[in-house]
Amino acid sequence: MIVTRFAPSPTGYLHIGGLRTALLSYLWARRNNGKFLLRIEDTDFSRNDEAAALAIVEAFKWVGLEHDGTIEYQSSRLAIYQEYAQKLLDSGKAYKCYMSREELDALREEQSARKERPKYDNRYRDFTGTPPEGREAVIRIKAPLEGSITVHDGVKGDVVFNVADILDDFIIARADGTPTYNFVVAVDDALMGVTDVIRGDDHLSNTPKQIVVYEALGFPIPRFFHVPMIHNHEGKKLSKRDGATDVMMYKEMGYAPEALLNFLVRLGWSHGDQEIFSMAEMLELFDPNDINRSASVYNVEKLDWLNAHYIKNTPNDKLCELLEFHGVMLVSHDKREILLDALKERSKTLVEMAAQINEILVRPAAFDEAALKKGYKEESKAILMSFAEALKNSAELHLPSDYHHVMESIVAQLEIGFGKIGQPLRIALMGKLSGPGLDTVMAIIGVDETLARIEALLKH
RNA sequence: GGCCCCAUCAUCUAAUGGUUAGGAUUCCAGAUUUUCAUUCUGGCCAUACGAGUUCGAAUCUCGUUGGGGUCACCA
Repeated sequence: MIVTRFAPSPTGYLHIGGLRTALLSYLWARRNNGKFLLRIEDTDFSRNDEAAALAIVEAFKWVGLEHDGTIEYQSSRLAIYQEYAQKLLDSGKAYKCYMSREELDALREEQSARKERPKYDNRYRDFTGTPPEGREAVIRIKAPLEGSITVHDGVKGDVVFNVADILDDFIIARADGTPTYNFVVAVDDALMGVTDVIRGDDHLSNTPKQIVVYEALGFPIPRFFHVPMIHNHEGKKLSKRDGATDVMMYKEMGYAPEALLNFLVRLGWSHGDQEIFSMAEMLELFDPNDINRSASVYNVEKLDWLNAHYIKNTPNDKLCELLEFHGVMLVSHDKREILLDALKERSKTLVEMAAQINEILVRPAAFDEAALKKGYKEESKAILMSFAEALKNSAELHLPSDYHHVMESIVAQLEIGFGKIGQPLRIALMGKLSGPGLDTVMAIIGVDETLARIEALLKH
């Protein structure tokens, strides 16, 4: 059985990069009828945040990811870590170190001055004497002193680390007894039965340390997949100052979760020339062994294109539901189908769509100056008046085509081009020179409102 | 700086050692549209550099350059 996990630290929200690794872990687990677990890495109490886990679950819910089992909080597993640290102590694979922070700092400074790599000097590794008075010990694990550690990575291949270059007897429990990251990650992943660790490649250099823990405890080592980072336009790791990194902001901005997931799954992974992936297709096709080795740049244009695609292909009922979040209530609107059909083709986001709906439904408060200059001439008034007359004399105007016929008749009657009536009418209806088809707009707002808007322009 | 990773159009990516290096997004042009958008058609644009292996290299090897990550009693 394949067991994957998502293990964020509680930062208060779900990061877009986090969502990607969560998605990939989720896909791989589900594809194999395995389990996808969620664990909150909150061993650092100084930044613990209860609401953070909730924020992650909320974001998961929005995009449709679901974890299995209960959420594990590392802060509530302290006894477990203590137990395993004690096991290592008992078996002589770890030891207490009484070195003070000041001594450690001094050692590091000294080493740096000598242009050496700062590392612990193993002074308490084989210590048997009496410990110094009044000093709380940290627990250090005995790391190998020589040789190499190879990470077998499904994305990067075999990565070999020379022990002398990167390791020392690192701390697994602080002086206050709380465990440290590399220790708890390994313990938890092992205890939770995680078989496939899919995470950002910023963790690659931590992996040898975790392997040391796995081996000391006799746990089987999982498969690793270190997926490349998402970069910003400067080529750096995506961070808060790049704008939208909180997943829930995408909801605010009017993105469909399907579009966001589709976008993320294509970053560093592909299946031939296919661009559009439904959740079902991702589930069927995704394999972490196919992930690219190189980092990718986060570009919004493609996300916008995908989002537009999903909006176009969303049924109107569903669209109606989604638009409520953006303040648009259409359930009882009798021309709702015409309205949505017209606008879903022209919106990149739901926010845009909501704005466009309001532009149609709400009478223009003002007329765009440039538009008036360009499209509202002296002759326009007479044309608009004729059109208004024709509307009043027409019965049973419902569909866009009904209005279109009226426009055609006026154009023929006055022997003018469509633009002669189109431009002023557009200004009257929308207050500007762009927008959906005029016949559609009129069908949506109805004859009375159309006449009122023409009237308003003529009085302007 | 040490260690590790990475390198195909601007961007996301495809290409059993043999393709006119393909697709998508962006951009540009044309068509459709009363307008804008959509849609359709077309166009511009890439194997970082240098050696080597090979009949043949984007692909394998080495080097150079460039970029990124990581080096805590943070996670």
